[in-house]
Amino acid sequence: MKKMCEIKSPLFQGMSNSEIFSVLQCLNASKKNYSKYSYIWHAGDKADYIGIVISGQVNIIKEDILGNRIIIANLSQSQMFGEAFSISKADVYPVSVQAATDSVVVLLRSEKLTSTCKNLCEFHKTLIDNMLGIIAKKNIKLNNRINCITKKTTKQKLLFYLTTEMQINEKYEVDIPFSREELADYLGVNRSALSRELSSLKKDGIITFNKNSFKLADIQKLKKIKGLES
Amino acid sequence: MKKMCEIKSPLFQGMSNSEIFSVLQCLNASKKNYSKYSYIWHAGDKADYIGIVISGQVNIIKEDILGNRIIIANLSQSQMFGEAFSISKADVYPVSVQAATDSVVVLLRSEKLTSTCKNLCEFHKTLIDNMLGIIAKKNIKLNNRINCITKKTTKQKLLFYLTTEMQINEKYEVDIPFSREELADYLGVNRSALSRELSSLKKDGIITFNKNSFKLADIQKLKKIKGLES
DNA sequence: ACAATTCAGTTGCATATGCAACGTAAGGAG
DNA sequence: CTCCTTACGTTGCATATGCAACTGAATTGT
Repeated sequence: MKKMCEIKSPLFQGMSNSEIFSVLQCLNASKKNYSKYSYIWHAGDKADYIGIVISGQVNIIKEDILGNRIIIANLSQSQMFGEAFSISKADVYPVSVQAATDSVVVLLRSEKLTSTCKNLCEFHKTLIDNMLGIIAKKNIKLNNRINCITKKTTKQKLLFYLTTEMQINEKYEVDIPFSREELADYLGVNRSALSRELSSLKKDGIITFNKNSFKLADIQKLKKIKGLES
Repeated sequence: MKKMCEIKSPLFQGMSNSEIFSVLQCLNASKKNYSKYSYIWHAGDKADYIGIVISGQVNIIKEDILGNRIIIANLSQSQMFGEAFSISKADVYPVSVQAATDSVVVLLRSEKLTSTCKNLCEFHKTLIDNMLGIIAKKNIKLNNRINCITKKTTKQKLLFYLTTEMQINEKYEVDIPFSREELADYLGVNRSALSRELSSLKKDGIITFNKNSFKLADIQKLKKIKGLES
């Protein structure tokens, strides 16, 4: 249990190790080992837990109407899963979670999160506050991604993504946290098609890039590209 | 103020009108009228408020790097806006909110939501609980949409959407809450292209539909369609 | 240093899809 | 009833893009 205080998670932001220790007890936290391919939970199980990946990787898996397994997401260290279902009081999980590699996971009982704890634990409020912040931030991220993906062409998706990030940066530059393949996945396009558009934009003098650093080279030229407006 | 208790919002679920009244006071709620085209707030304003649409419609508007106005969303009665930003403690709103029609909006001070109120208001906890639930549900919805949109072809997007809804229904049928145009928007495809695929699926005997009621006609045939698995 | 592996750009090809224009049916207003 | 509008399906066309296969560069392991 002591060791669990070293959990890296924004859920425990603003808490000391001893505070985390006390909160973990309130939440009936349990640290568990899962071997590759074993299940943390199955779709249809009662949605009581929130998971945090300590090490390894886990897959969120949906089983479709035909029984095909669809990997919806792949999570790694310090990422949280299941919280949207257990917090929104879905009675059962609609998805399964499976260890993609040998993994260590901490499970928290979600009912304890929203109910005031008997120990009058001081940090419970911080916890709920953190949870609210995490889910709200995730919300913003999902919205941002949807706004990119729903642009019509690959070029528009790409430019919308890059320029939005630049706006956040308040510079005509941005370093992206993605490899080309990851960026393609994020934007929902084919990797080579993305490469094609990147090259085209560079050739046309609209952007420059080196590795993961991108710069807007010519705003006038950017203006001539249709479809960024809506 | 009395009238405000009639606000329809899941935020106040499980509260009586008088409880809502007391909570609204805690949150410094104010009901405001906005004429068409006037702004509820501008991008860059301090992110202090959560809005709820009482009547009319409001647009969430992003100004891109070139100064183009992009309508990100259009909200109508009982929908909430701004909560993701103010709750995640973004210091300023990254988007503007403008009245699309003459509108009535209630604004709540978000800091009051997370801080315990001086009046030791009994319902504050319910409020936070509701807010957690709302944001978590929104999260699930956004994820579901992303899972549809990121399928490669229009047919795959459509079938993924329909069959997932059918799974939720636990029937091989579903009534969708969208017109064809709205469904196309939801899936991020062109309306006529969507119509084309619908007709093709009907012709091939895979689905049947009448207005907004869809049925899965032949599971065996469905299995032959590639790309649903991942 | 060398081989092996990963990552990113390039290109030809087939095709899915956006777009525009049109047809039809249903519903509402006068 | 007729006119008008809205919603949806249809189709031809141009083109954007997924896909596969290949290349060179960069990185890693031995």
